[in-house]
Amino acid sequence: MESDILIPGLFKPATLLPIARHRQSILYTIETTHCTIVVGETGSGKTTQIPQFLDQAGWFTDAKGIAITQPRRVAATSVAARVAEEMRCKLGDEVGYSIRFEDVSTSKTRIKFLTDGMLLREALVDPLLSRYRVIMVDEAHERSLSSDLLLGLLKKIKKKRPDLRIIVSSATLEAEKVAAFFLSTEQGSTDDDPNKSGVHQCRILAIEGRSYPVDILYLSQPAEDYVEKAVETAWQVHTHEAEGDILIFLTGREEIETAVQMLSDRASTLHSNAQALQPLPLYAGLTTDEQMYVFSEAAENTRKCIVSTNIAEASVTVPGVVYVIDCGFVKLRAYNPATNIETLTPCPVSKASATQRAGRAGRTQPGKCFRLYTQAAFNALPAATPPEIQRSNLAPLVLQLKALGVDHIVRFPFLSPPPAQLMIRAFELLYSLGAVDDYAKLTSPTGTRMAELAVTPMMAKCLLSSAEAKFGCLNEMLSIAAMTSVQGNIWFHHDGQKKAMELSRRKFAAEEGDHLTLLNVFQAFTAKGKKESKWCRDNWLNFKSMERAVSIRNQLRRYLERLGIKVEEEHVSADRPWKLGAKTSLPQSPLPQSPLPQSPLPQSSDKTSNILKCLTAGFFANAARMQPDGSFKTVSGAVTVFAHPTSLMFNRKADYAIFSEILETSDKIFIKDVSKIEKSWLTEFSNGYYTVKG
DNA sequence: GAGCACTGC
Repeated sequence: MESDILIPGLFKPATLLPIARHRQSILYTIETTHCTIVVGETGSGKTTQIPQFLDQAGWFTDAKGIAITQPRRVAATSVAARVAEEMRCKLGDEVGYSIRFEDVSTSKTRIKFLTDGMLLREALVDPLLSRYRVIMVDEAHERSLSSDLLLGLLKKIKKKRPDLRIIVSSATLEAEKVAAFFLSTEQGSTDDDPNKSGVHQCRILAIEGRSYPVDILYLSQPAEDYVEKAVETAWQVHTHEAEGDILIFLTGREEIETAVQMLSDRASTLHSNAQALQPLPLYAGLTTDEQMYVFSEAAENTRKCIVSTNIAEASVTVPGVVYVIDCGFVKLRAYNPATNIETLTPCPVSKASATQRAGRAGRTQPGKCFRLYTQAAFNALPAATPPEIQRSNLAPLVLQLKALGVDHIVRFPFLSPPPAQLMIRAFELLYSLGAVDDYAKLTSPTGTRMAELAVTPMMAKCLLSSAEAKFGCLNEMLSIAAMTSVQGNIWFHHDGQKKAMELSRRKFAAEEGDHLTLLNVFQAFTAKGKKESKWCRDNWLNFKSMERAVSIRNQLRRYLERLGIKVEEEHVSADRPWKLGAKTSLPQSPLPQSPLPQSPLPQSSDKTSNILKCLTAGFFANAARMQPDGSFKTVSGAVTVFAHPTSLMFNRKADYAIFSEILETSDKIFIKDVSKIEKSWLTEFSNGYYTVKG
């Protein structure tokens, strides 16, 4: 796929791409069609070439340019770099990109790559996206929340902007659906008679790809244990098949580490002059550096075997893969509106996924794909993975739609309408947070402000509340919001260093729970750590995550200031963080004494409880009570849940607590970011969500 | 004493 990580050596000269000979027909179709759906297989060059064709044909006029959205940040930056190189211009001039925290474009930029989320944000201030003459939504078949939202929005904008040209790039399977979507009107007509000016509503354009054939092999009997079967299959490939790296798809970290271990054990039995086998894990939880190993050249006479999650299906392209081994499963996140709990469960992949995985073997030469399931099982797979919009908590989406001026959400053109139950839950939550009123209208200023902030609705509510006099903890809440928004691990350790990391973490531990601990970490990083990577290493912290927290905090502060909420920065002394509960929080096990800060500052306990009260004002719906055995019971549903092992509350005593996330994985439900609160706060700060029983 | 697919503003 064009959007993958940039590997300069693999560039194909543009004139050799299959798309080159379709140039005229592509330009003609786009000129005479409001919405063109491009079905382009891997390696067709649609992402890099179509924008250049349009630019050369003079589509950039009146300072209106071409926007191409990508589902991921790396895709937007790397494709922009490649197009700039092909056009021999400086990145950021004629060709640029715009992603969160990085705008490498000017008003003169003619071709701009952006993440779909970024274009949605632009729509908040420019509802008709009037800065663009052409908008191309790439990889629309992935059906992410934001690309689905964008397609609905573009369908609405199209009515008011006859000059706008929409291009949707999609895999075969979804093309007809997208075409029907853009053709249909409220009356249900799906005709495509060109209008008076001879412009069609919607047409599909197919461009052949450029990948090599991949032989698909199935099992004759289902595998009992696909991890074992994967290892065995990889071993067969290594000992019997020709040159070429192996890519194994499994579902998660635990399986991957098991498989890597099994492969290492087997590889060590190889004869010293036989070709070696090097297993390499790949999953998002690894640091960027650790992920880079899969791109490095293998040692002499060594075959690489990458053992990966779904990340290698579309997000990361590993070069040199000739053999793919597909276990046939993927972990999918789904939100259950009945329980308000998200689940993360292994599910059979879709046919589209299986095809995409197999295609990873045919990028540089003909390949083979070993499916660890029977052909009958493949035939029974669903055609496509259900789109995110049908399995997510929709509160953020509803808030965003309202802020975009979509009042009647039921009438919004959804490519796949979300189940009513998801919508009802979303409105319930937004209503309880005060973001929408009795008529489901966005409230002002609370609702409109919440929509502006790039955090979850619950955290947005905390941020806005923290500026109120009764809480007075905006500074602290900004840091907490930033720390909880960082994806990826805050803490970082290599194998066998867990003990040391846990010990180090206790230095920052706050008796009150995870939120204040994160605040301690952030304050220490900005004050004492002087933002140094060495300080992070010494304290087992992930430097990149901490830098990201700083960026997020700065951006949230700018948003708040734009909303007229002043943020007065206080000087924070790292020598005396204002509250550390370490004295009482250390477990009784014998531990080496670490230098712990002494008594907290006098005013700290007021501040501490204000922060916790303020967190309650946003997260009251996520409340739980600790049971004698250390597990929790949720207040609203009386469901038994457990503090996630990364939480400090994993082994602490508490009565009531709030949490920021709840996730069910294999029989157990975990809560993350857990902090102690008092029961009375739940009625005091929940805006009527809880009432006292008579 | 023990764990979490992947993204985005």
